[in-house]
Parts: sequence; C-alpha cells; structure tokens
Amino acid sequence: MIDLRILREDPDLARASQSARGADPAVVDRLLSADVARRAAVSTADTLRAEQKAFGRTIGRASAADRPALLERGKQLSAEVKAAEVAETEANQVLAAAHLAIPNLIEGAPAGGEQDYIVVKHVGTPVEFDFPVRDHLALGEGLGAIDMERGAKVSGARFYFLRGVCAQLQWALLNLAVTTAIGHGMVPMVPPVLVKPEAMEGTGFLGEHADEVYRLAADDLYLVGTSEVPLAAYHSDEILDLSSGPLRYVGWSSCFRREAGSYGKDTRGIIRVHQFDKVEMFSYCRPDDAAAEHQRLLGFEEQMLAAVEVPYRVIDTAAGDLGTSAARKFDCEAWLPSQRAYRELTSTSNCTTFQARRLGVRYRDEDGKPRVAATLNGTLATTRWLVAILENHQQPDGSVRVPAALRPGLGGREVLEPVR
RNA sequence: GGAAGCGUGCCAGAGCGGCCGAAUGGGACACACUGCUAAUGUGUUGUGCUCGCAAGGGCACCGAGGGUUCAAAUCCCUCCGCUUCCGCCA
Repeated sequence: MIDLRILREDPDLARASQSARGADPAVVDRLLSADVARRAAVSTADTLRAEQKAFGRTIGRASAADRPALLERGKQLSAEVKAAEVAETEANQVLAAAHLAIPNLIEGAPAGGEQDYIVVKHVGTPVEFDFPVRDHLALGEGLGAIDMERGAKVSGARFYFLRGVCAQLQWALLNLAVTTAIGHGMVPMVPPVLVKPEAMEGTGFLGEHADEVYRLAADDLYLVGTSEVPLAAYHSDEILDLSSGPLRYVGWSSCFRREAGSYGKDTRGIIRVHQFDKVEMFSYCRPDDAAAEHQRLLGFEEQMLAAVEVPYRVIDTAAGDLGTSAARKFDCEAWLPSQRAYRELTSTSNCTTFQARRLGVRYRDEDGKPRVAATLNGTLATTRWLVAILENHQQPDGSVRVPAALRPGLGGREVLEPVR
C-alpha cells in the first residue's frame, strides 16, 4: 500500500508513477475520493458514538423511574450509530479496494515496458566457443544429471529430476550462497513455503499476478513462489529495533510457480519450471537507508555471479516490468551461449514501505515513534543458475568445468564428465 | 481426530455488564537525592484513525470475527493460537 499522506499532499507523484508503469492514472483519483469519503464517514460515526457513549452513562446513573424514557432515546441513538457504522464499514472497504489497486510508487526506475530497461553495466565477456554449442539440457542429459522425461511422467510438464552431479551442483551452489550471506551478517532461515492469504496479500502477490500462485483451497493456504513471502511476513505486526542497522535474513526454500500464460515459452530444460530452489536475501531497514541497502544487495548478488564465473549484465528494470511492491528493481542477467542472449539469474527489488505498510512492519525513530519500515529482497542463487553454469563452462566433449568456488560441494571435482 | 483449560498493556498479573484504556507488581526511561554504583523518592511509560496551525479534543482497540444490550475486557456463538490429557500415525 502506498502512503496516503504522500498521496494527499502530492497526487501528481502517484499519477506520474502510474503513467511510467503504463498503468491507469485514474485509479489515483479514485483513491483520493475514497479517502475523502472515508474520513467523512469516520467523522460522522465518531460523533454519534461519542453522543451515545455520553448518553449511555446517564442511563446508568438514572433512577428507576426515569429509565424507561431514557432507554427509548438510547435505542434511537443505538440505531443511528449502527447505520453510521455500516456506512463507515462500506467506506473503509471502498478505500481498501482502491488502495490495493495501486502498485508502489516508482523510485528512479526508467519509464516504459519490458524492453525499456537500462543496461547498467556488463561484467565479463561472453565466450565464443569454437565447437558446436550444447544447451544446458543436452549437457545435463549427457551428464546423466537432468531428467525432464521422468519429471513429466511423475509430475507433468515443467517438472524435472536433478540427479547425480546436477543435484550436487545445486547443493554446492545454494550452500555457497548461504555461506556467503552468513559472511555478510545475514541470519540463515528455512521458512515455511505454505503461507496464509495475509502473507501473500501483504507481499503483493495476489494482485495482477494472482494466477501465478498455487493455492490449496482445502486449507486456504498458498505455496510461495519465493521465500520473500514468508521472510517479509516473518516480522509482520512487529516494531523492530533498527537502531544498529538493517535486519538481514537469507532464506533457502523451494519455490512454486504456476507459470500461467507462459505456454510455449522456455519449454526446454529447467529455465522455466513449476518448482525450483532458491536462496533469497531479505532486508528490513529504515526508508532512508533503502536505496543504499538496495545497492548492497546487488553487490552481494554480483559477488555470487563472480564466484560461478559467468558473464553477465546488470539492468535497471523499467517501471512497467516492476512487481506490484517494487519501487525499483535491478536484475542480473547471465549470458547463455545456447541462446546468445542474457537471461535473468537474479532480481533485487526495493519495496520501500509498500510491503511493510501492508504487513504492519515498523521500527522506532529517534523520537521513539513507530514508523513504517522499508523492505528489500534479492536473489543469491537459484536452480536456473545451473543453466548458466553448465553452458558457460562446457567443453567440446560435453564435459563441464566446475568453477573453483563450487568444487568443495562436488567432492573437489574439477570437471563433470559425460556418462554417455 | 476427541476432551478440558487458557489467550488482557514491554513482561507478570487483577478485572461486579456502566465509574476500565484498563488495578497492582516488575522492567524501562526522566528527574531528585548520594563522592561513584547500588538503594530510595517522584514522575513518565501503548497503538491506530480522526479533527485542529497549535495547545488539545474525539473515536477505536483487552487473540480474530460475529451476536445480545441503551451500554461488553466482562454474557453468547464461530474461528484461530497455546497448554494438558486420550486416541491415531510417524
């Protein structure tokens, strides 16, 4: 939810943000009028309640003889209060709906849609192989380590088995990510991956992208698409102590996505799948620190990319491609030789106070007053990274060189050899 | 899955249907006293919404949501959570 105070003072800011996202600026005016209407309704109900309260006290003190007449008036007041409260509730609902309809205000993101990103920088140089390039699935199958057919047999399309060295490679990668994060002072977490509607709603995943989310109707729970969700809800309705800096967590979890609307896209291999593992960073900080914290998270991501030795670029995502909660987002995209393209491996979002406002996450400022905190998240490693690692480190015979940082997790092996 | 009990402010812990936003104790903070610390004394010690330039008002909140009543922390219902016991599965 955006800050209503800011909206009242500077509605143009919100209109401009909507336009930059390619979204409808009119929702801003709907929210403004809902806000005015709600305040009027609240005021009316408050006044009536005050009257009823005061009058009720006189009944308590009245003599038995006077009571019947007073009770009569009391009933009238009660009915008036009830009516006012119904109006108040309706006004609140209208406001809440209008409030939820507005995504976070962008902060520095370039205007436009998916293609309008800005490339911040390139790191590393794509290797030109002097032999026929294999894609990650061909390599993984050659290693006997990615099994899509049995994934489909057991669970359907976009499911897979990692076995042997790819299973190990994933563990090595995720372990390295967690170890790196702990080294930077983050608290490691294994979060629940089934969450209540409030957690999903609070993190902004039940808006436009609701059909991306698996829902267990029988239990009214959702499977998370990222551990950002439980990590954000972890401190919901709490007042945090941020006096000694941001609170940083790193979660390791499986992630589940329906991939609705992506039929035909990335159908080969494990680039786009319904279930994958991810190590995710999550920070709670003061709003003034959020932009700097965002850069820090990006830095940690780049450190991981350097460790796996793949060429990548960093993009500043355009407003229209931001999630509901994000004010700004940087993606790191690795070079995939098989596609001769950069594909997203990490994504770090600054959600400013948007998620925290919904989730009730606050901190105390210098004066001891509660304020809404800012939240940020960022990817440190995912199953998809295996794609970039396999492809960029492939050798003519279908073997794959193991980046030095991952060797400890593979029993020290320097090269993964094909089994056939 | 069945049964019982419980759910109040930072913590502990009271609370006849009106005088309870809430006793009391502890903690924390401020001031005073003391050579320092400790002890002692006094005071402060919630959040949200709303009106107001401000001072300061008003309303709401006692696990959540409904209901009864002129009036509910207090009565009733549902749900959630915790504890204990029984059963079942690992």
